[in-house]
Amino acid sequence: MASKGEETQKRILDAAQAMILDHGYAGVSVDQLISSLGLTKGAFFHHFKSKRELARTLIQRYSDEGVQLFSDNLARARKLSDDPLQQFLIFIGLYEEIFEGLTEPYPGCLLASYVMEMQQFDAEMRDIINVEFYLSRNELTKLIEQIIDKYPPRAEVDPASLADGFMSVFEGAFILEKSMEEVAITAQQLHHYKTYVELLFKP
Amino acid sequence: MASKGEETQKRILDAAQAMILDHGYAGVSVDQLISSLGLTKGAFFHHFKSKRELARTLIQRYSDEGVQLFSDNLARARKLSDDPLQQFLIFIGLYEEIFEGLTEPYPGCLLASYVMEMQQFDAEMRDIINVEFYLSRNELTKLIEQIIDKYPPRAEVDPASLADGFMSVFEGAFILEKSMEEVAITAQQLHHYKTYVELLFKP
DNA sequence: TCTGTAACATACCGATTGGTATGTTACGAA
DNA sequence: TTCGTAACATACCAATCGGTATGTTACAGA
Repeated sequence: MASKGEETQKRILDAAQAMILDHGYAGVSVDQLISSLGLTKGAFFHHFKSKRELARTLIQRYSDEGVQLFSDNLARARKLSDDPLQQFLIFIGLYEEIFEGLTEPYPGCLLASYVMEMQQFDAEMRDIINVEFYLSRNELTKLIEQIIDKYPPRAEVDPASLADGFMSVFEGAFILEKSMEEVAITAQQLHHYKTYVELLFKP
Repeated sequence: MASKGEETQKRILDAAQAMILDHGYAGVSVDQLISSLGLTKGAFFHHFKSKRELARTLIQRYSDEGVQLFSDNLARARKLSDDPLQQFLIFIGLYEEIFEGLTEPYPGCLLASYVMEMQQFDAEMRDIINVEFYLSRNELTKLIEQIIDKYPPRAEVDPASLADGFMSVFEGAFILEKSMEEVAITAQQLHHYKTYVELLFKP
């Protein structure tokens, strides 16, 4: 069981994430954050030595979760089929399932939120932000190369940029979804990405 | 010729846009802005009655430019071919040309930047942000429907979401391009979008 | 039961924030 | 040449900012 301190720290992180996704990092003050939680400055600075450290802890947590989900879905897809093309399609489908299940617009990607204020942060945080992008590029590039070896593509295709397309689809769809306040956009764009892969490789 | 006042106002807008794309709107103070320009508070508040009005003027200008480019490119594409599919492919290609010509990462989309701090702004500004998204959806949906009528698609395709994909490609690629500091990503993702359309419809 | 420390609260700090009031100056129209 | 106004500069303001110093309290281990 989590101690009371750990629980409070999680409450702060959760509230901070929600507020940052609405107002941006610089747009959220420590005072606003703690008053929304009914806490005080003493409490906040007991758990985080600075607002920067909150930002760092928060993006680390978000990145870890994203990496974990990516790895889990890729492992699941690999177990569900031996064929690289099917693995990729299943992998995309697993994400599709998640976003089809949402009943309100995705609140936004914290990575993207930080990227929009990149100069507020140091090189270490920029590295954390890029972890998932590079992981996705590297893992999916390998998978796509396997697919190309087995299924001659119907059009000339660069594996790395097709891999980048995966994360790009999310980030782009999140922005439209949030701006236009529509639920389905991310699931739809993921579906298009899957259809594209099918058209490229399916015999 | 622009008057001295108009010139200064444009200098303020240009500097503000560059700084907001790096630090976010809330992350840029009026003091930082004017000192980077060698101006004073008096000068700034002579041209803009508040920081909010600067934000509004800036996003209006950015939106207008985007809408103009969209309309121009669509008109050019329509003049260059009578076939709806060719028009769409040329239209995408015109954007591709622009981003292939860039020598450094696109500094970011101001629309997306504002979306990340949406709660800082009022409903009027949210409408301005959405103008280009709705324009793109509406115009491209009509075009795609013409294409579907003429060329039976190789996979089931929803015209509106395929249209949304166009703006989504930009927003997603911009984020990756800025985060990973690579020049080519937007042009690459645009190329994939074009290939997808070709695979969907080309006989 | 004692005691140390984690988990907070209270009160304050200098710096920075957006904004205003009051100038000064340059310049174009009458 | 005068004169009004656009185009700035200077000096200031209350509010808010992130952060600190100094408490108080609850509780777990010895």
